[in-house]
Amino acid sequence: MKKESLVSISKRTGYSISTISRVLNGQAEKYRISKKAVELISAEAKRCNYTPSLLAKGLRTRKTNTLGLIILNIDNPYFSNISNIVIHQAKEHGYTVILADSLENEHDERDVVRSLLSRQVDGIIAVPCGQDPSFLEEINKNSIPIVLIDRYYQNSGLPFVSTNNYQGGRMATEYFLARGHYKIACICGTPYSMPSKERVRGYSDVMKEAGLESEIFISGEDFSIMNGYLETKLLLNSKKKPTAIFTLSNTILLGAMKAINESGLKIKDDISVISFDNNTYLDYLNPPITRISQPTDEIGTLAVKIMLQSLEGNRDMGTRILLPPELIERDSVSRIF
Amino acid sequence: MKKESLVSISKRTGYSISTISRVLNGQAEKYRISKKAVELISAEAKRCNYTPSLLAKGLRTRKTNTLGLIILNIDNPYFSNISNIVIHQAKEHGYTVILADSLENEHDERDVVRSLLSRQVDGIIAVPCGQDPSFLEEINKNSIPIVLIDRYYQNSGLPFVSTNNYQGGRMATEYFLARGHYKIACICGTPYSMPSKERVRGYSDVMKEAGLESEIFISGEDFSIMNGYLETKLLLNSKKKPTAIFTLSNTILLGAMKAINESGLKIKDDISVISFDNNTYLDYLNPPITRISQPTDEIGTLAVKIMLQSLEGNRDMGTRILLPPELIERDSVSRIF
DNA sequence: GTTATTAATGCAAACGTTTGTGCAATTTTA
DNA sequence: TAAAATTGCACAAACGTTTGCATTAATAAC
Repeated sequence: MKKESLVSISKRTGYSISTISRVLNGQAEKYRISKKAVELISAEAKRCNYTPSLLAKGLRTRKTNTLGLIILNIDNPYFSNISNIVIHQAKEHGYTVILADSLENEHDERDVVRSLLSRQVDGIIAVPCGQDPSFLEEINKNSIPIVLIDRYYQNSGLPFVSTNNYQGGRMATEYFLARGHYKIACICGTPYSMPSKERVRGYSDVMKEAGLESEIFISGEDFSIMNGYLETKLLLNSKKKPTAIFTLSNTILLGAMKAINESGLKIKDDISVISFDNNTYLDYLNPPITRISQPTDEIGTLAVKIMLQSLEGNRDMGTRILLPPELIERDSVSRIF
Repeated sequence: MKKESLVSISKRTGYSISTISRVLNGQAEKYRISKKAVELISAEAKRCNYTPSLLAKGLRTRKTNTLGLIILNIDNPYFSNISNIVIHQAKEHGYTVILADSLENEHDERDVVRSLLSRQVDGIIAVPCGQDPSFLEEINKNSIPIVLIDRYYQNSGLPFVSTNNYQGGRMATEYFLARGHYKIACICGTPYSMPSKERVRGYSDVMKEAGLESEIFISGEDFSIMNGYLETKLLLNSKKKPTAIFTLSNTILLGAMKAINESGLKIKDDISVISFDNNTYLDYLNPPITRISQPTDEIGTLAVKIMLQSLEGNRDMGTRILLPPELIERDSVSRIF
């Protein structure tokens, strides 16, 4: 089966390549192609199952209808979740997405960006991993639009949509306080990342406002399971053993649970826990975990929307959006009186 | 920043486009390009940060170094897990992958395949969703190589790599029997899919061999959480209430757990459970779930390997691989005496 | 019966590569 | 010193599209 092309259809129908192209792009009227021609060509295209070469099309029009999506790690349910949304939203609007992960490594991130540029993607939606936005900023300014999700930069013009992590940090902490906890530890993720910073800030502010400045305890280095595990080990064996732990991601939570289990302690009865991120299986844990849920659906959908606006010419709008999180109350926090 | 191209470099260095191309492709020796030229050109290419247009390259060479990966649903951890492997393995060998899901819908699957063909992917790795392999077979025969993973077809030449699901079905059932269970229900997924069929066959065979033909109980219609929930509801309220349930996927398990929780029953003490698929969080469920784990790493890696072999010319090898599953023993099965 | 108008289509360049072939200039051979 | 061989590079076609402009034939205008 030889690949069909405008040329092969042209030969078989007798019409010129340009006419075929115009008909197949719905430009028949504009160019006053006769009804007869339109019918003949359409029929033949359908018959031979013609699919245009998007390579050639992209080369000629400088538009590929493709978006790049860069996340930190596909295997993290939070990111696979958001990828899911982005991919479907993009498809909805006629775009295909190329998914890549940076493994939270700046060098890989650059490689990935370059690879996407080589492929002439029309735009990039990314969870950035570094501390320096300049590389992405330059791309955004000189090449193609970039929209950030989850992580973002404060002093950068790069548009983003993320969760109001500060508010999320506050909500969790206030929830603990309302139930009598005041020895609350916070296990954070990658410290310079905006989500971690903001969640921590929310936690700290609430503690301070409650006059518990001396009880503030923050540790952690990244969003890995291992980090959650190690930090919890330390916490449980320290003198200032907390009565509550605020884990800043679902991965940290899993690690923390492992450490808690190993200590023979029971979540809620012995130590209370609130986590960040939502996930079905959290309802099936023992006990079900109270958590701060991010609006991933809205984040993904908005990111695509913003991207499409950029692509339609409204460049550099510098949109910055923070969506409110939601507290999902389950059964991992005790009442202390 | 004007996009750089062979032309722009050509103009600036004074060398012809072909010379630039050959130098940048490492063909300098083969074409006896002078040292001086090689150095000049390489330097300039680096200086202006040249990245070749993969569109043009693909158009010219009919090779895009891109693979299509079609799965059923990105949001399912089993699939995101396997996607992860495939994406990284492909990258390892210089390939980019375009990820798409069919939402387990034959119509969408066709659309997705066509879209990938339009993009001139070099090959497709897919979890197929229909019962009729003919569409994919035709592609495999006439256009580009296809490698199936997870699901496959018995009477088809399409190569595949999957788990030995039959063996997995046997292992779970034998495990139950060895602990005194004989009223074992099996909640299956999409009935015509090979994984479900084979797991069920393993279950049935062991039951028959144990003389428990009359106790065989199979139900279920797909791999959804809802299916697991509804079927378990029915089971728990039927007269022939089982003492053990074999859920054929992680999703079915979650649904089953919900139903069990709602009945006020406790897994293990009141009803034993073994599931298919592995996942970190299963260790944190209450209780941790004994399960049949699929070797997703190996499946993904082999799928890419087979694909690469195909692409290197060894077409139509019709490789068919079933890898052994592994029983991960946790604490969701009681002993009955 | 010319000339202007319109309808229907074709030509050819361009997008950025790769690659077979050609062709001077230089060096080697005898 | 003429012929042969080698060195170093350029030309141009091709991949499959899109699109501004040109062209032809038919119809309308006068």
